[in-house]
Amino acid sequence: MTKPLQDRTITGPERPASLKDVAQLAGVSLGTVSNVLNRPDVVSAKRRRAVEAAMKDLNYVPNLAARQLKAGLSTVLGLIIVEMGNPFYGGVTLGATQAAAARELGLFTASSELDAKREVQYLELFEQQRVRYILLVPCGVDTSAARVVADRGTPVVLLDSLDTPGFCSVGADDFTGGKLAAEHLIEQGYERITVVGDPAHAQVVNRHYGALAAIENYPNLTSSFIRTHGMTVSEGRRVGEEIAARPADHRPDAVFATNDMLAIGLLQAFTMLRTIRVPDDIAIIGYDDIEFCASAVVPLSSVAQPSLEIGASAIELAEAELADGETHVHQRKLLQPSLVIRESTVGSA
Amino acid sequence: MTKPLQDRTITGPERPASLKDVAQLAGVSLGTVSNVLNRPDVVSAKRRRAVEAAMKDLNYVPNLAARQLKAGLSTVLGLIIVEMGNPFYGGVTLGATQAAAARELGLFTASSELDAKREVQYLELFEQQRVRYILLVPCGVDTSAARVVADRGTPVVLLDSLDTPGFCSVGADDFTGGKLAAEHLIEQGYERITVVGDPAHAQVVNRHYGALAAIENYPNLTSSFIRTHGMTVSEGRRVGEEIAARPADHRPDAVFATNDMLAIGLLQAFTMLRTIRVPDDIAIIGYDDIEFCASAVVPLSSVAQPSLEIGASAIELAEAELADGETHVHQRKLLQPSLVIRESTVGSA
DNA sequence: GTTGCAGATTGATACGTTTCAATCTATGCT
DNA sequence: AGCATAGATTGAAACGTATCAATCTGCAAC
Repeated sequence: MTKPLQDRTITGPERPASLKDVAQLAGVSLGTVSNVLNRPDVVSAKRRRAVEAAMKDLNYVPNLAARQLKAGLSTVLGLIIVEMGNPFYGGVTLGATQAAAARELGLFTASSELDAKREVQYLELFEQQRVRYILLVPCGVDTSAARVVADRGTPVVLLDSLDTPGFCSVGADDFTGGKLAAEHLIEQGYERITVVGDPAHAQVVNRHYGALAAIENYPNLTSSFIRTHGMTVSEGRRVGEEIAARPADHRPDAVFATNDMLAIGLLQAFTMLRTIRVPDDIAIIGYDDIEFCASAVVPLSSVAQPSLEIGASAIELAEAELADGETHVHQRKLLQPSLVIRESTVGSA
Repeated sequence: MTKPLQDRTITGPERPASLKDVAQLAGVSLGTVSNVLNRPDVVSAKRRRAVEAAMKDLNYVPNLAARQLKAGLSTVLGLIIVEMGNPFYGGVTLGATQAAAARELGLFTASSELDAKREVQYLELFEQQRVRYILLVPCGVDTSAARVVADRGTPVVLLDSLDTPGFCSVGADDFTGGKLAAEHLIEQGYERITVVGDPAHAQVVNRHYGALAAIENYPNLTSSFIRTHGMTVSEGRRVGEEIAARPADHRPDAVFATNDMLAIGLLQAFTMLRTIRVPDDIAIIGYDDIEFCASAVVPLSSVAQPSLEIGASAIELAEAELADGETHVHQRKLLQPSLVIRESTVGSA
């Protein structure tokens, strides 16, 4: 005969303690232990203490997979962004994180890194995990994969995207943002405004239109548009050099750069060349309010995206969709950007 | 008598199809359907086709929660970083993502946003999800919460942290990074090197020591250290102005800024004041190689962190720990930074 | 026309929960 | 003392999956 089993105290692969183990140690039934967790009021104080002690003894950690399997609906949600490391999406994520925390939901983030294939992979992974819903910053205009997932029953909300039929979505109001920027310049007394950007981006176009809408209210103003190829610092610098090369009376007195990279490039060009002072000769305002704006050589005014609100609103929309069930009608939420005024647009006068 | 139930075709809350549903539709047993998924070779071609058709018909999506409950071990892992929106952690995440994808594992990311409380919350959430293991960029030196989780059985690997007993960890070799930076300056012929940084950061200290190690091999060189309060652009600018205010023969001919923010501030100061040309009068090298380095007024040389490798190595370490089981001994992996040379350190001569 | 056998298929069980009807216990009332 | 009742506790079933021993099928060999 071999040694009896219980002699070889198997510490083995250390299976984590389950409710059953706790019940056994505390000398109560499984149902009671579950009640301690979910409806503590129905169980007598004496047993509750015993159960809690046993949990502590065994290092009990609830198994969310099992809980969710039973419940059918998970308490975690998935967020897919296009670029980890981009401060704007950092803000979106933070907003979503806070909103999720307020509802006692967990938030898992994944990044597609602008790769549509990866986006699909994560959509499917989240779907298989049976997350509560998915918040998606799509990396292109093709939302067909999201469509499939949504049709199978996992709500999908689009973030920082166009108004897309068949989805709830939340975006930032670029038109108003552009208008805000231009109105601020006008208020400061600038009269010859140039808008700079790459019209390949839909956002740039909207910001430009917004600016035009503000400008055309004042007949004495003039405006123009300079087209860039991309939205980078070096493009901004190129445009800045081009402006500086003009005779002084052909220069604008204010530039609205449709993102901060361009604005920084412009500022670099003007600063280096020394012929143009900001904001006295030319004012600059950017868009996005990235961290660098504040610490630029001349602190840059900018239009701040409501990134936190985007994340938070998306969760609201998704929860609403979940609650509505079949009767749900998709909603579009457009959030308002805000002006951040710094030295680059405020004349020293 | 009320209407028979089956008349009111309940499309209802749309419970997702399960293996059982598929089995029923395909007219086979549950086990066979499972086999189609996991050991397709043992099931006859005819039935396999039938099952696959049924899956398609029912929009079957495997339930990872159930799968993992059964298996005990999950195929997803958790990554906790300290700051979403910081490009360095973006790189770490990307490296981890790729390594995970190569192993067919899913990766969920969460950000503590430098809040220790949130860090603990995510540790617990991941633990309850029974993730395969957790990769943690700790936001402080206190690793006790991670200790608890690890002791309960979920492997935890520390990233971008000090060598911490009781954990596998992976860090970047700041000493060597500092040495690389200094050696490069020396090679370029600079002879009076100043290191700038806030010694409150352990990394800064190591980078400084590394630089000193290189410098002290050359008796003709002189070096000094300027202490900052924080590692921001404005601190860099302050130091730059201070240096520029000195008489020319009391200035260094090269500055090693222990991060890129400081380097950018220095460059801004020198550029604005116009009295000092970079790199002809003073060279500047930074650390981290953030995106801005390349598009600075004078493109900045920098020491690039091996961020992708950090993420990838962490996964290797964690998988090894998982495979080793009880016999595991913790490992420390130190990754090498690399030099990125741009104009700010290369004299036009 | 048996028998044997390999391959295909099935059915039962377990994973860790939650829920709920059913049972048990103690208390207060007549 | 007997009984009703509220409260506490239990046990069984179910969620969707994977595994595995047991059964079934068809076919080749005798």
